[in-house]
Amino acid sequence: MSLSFWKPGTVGPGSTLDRVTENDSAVISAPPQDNRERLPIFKHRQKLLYCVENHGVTIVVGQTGCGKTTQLPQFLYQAGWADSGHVIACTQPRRVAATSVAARVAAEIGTTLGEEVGYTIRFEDLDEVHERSVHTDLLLGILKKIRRKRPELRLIGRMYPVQIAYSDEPVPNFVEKAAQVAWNTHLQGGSGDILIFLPGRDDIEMCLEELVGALPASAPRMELVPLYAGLSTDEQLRAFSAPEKGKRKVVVSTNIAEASVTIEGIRYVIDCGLVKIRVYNPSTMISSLVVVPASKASVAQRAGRAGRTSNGVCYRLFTKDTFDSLPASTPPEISRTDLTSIILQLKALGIDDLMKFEWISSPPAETIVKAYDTLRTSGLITDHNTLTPIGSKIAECPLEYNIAKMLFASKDFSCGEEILTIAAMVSIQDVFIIPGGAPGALAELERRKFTAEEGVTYNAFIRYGQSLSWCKAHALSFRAMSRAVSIRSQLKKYMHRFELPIKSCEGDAKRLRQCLVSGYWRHSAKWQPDGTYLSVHGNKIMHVHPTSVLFTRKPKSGWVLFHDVEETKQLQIRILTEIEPEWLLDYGYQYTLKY
DNA sequence: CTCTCATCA
Repeated sequence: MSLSFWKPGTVGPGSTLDRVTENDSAVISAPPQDNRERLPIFKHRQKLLYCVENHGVTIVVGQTGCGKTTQLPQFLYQAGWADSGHVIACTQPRRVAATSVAARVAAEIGTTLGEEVGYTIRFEDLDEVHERSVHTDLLLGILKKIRRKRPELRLIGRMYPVQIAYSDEPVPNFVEKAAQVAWNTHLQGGSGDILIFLPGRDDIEMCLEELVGALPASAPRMELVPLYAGLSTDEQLRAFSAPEKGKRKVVVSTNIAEASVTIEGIRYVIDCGLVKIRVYNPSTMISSLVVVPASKASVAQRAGRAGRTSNGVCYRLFTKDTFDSLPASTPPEISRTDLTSIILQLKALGIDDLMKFEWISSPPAETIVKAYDTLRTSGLITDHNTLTPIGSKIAECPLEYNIAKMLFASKDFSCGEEILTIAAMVSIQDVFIIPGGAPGALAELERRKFTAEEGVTYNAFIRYGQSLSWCKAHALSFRAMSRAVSIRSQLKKYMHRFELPIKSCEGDAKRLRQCLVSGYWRHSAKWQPDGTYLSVHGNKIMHVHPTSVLFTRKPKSGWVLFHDVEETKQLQIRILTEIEPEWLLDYGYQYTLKY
């Protein structure tokens, strides 16, 4: 998250900019005398901003373009909130937003960017804090430490009415039912496109098949479009372009269409009422992807997608009783994730007693205990839970702790060059684009060419001039690869800062793999004759993810390291490297403690 | 035989 701010000062005391919610709604804590209902505080371009007092926090609401972000800070500035050394701060979720907002406000008040108005990026944010990310929770927790307030989320925006229709009975087969409802809606005529919400890619493809099967040649035509994050940019854009004349667009989507993007022209929403989320189990230290009932907030948001341009209809494929039983909101990410790196960062900020830290929602105690254990066995904190020297260094590195440790260990193995590349490559996700259908098999072959050795894909991308067409030809994501290049150059700066040599192992893969053991010794597994692996920690049966080169091959030594594990239908391990088992003793637990 | 969705340094 990023921050734009007005010098000098902060908002406060007695008037702290506390929180901004989803889609641009600002939340500001203000002096108690503002304790009035819906007090219009400002008018900009014919649109009003309102203040709503709630639990001692003033929430500023208003529709898109009303000036919450650009006008309100100026208003507060004029009202003297930035007097006597205080700053008015405004957070943005992306750096482009932070820089452009700061530039615009600077221009509006007629000053040079960097004087009264400036911006900063990283870790000190406040205005647009999007719904319940880990950083939102941390930020709010830190704010709470300063001011004992409890904000509550409010959302207001321009909407057309959406009629909600519930199913009379529970729907056992939601994919089939979604296709049916879409088809019936389509046949009823009338204008407007259809948006279907399903939990995952599999469901989406099945639903599309159902619809294709239902299409008689003579029927009014539909344009069927899938939408999920795994698609390439071009494929995703199809969902946003207007359908061919005389056709109705049917977008079948994951949660990607729920909040982050808006599709114009949608008049009908079909909601299965389910969502796929990641859940972390601290006792096994494994994350799972599970389908769970969506929250009330979530299904409301989905329904709202039908009312962006005109009156709409939302068909819910669940009963009213089911709706009533839904949780108000999805459990926040902070309660569903591994906290090892987060706790390391908090320690570096001087926040030591995590059991007493005022979380907005407390993560499970076991997750915290487990994170401490991991930090201890990694040599990042002492037995008294204080940072070790290496711990404080690694806390500064924007990396998973095991990868960061590997960067430090690369000194011993003279392979800094290669480790940098590996660190960058494993830090990105969705490197490979997996198209469905016939081109899929070809793409599969193409990308296996590039995963044979660590860093091969990366080096080839550089060699071919970081070209978009090269990526397309090899089923690689240009976005992801470009990000890897930028991450690598960032990490290189950290290597310099910590005076770590950037040497190449000159093709000595053995040394490189030994270095990998120093970071990843926890993630080792032994090959079994049926092609699965047995994890050393936890003795669990694990399946190789089909994108791995070792998917069908047995490693000669019978032992591997894996980058990560995730439970879907079964435990899947990804990004594998063959190792010799004795290295686990030589370069594992004891070895890394010496740092 | 596979992937909910976002971020950042």
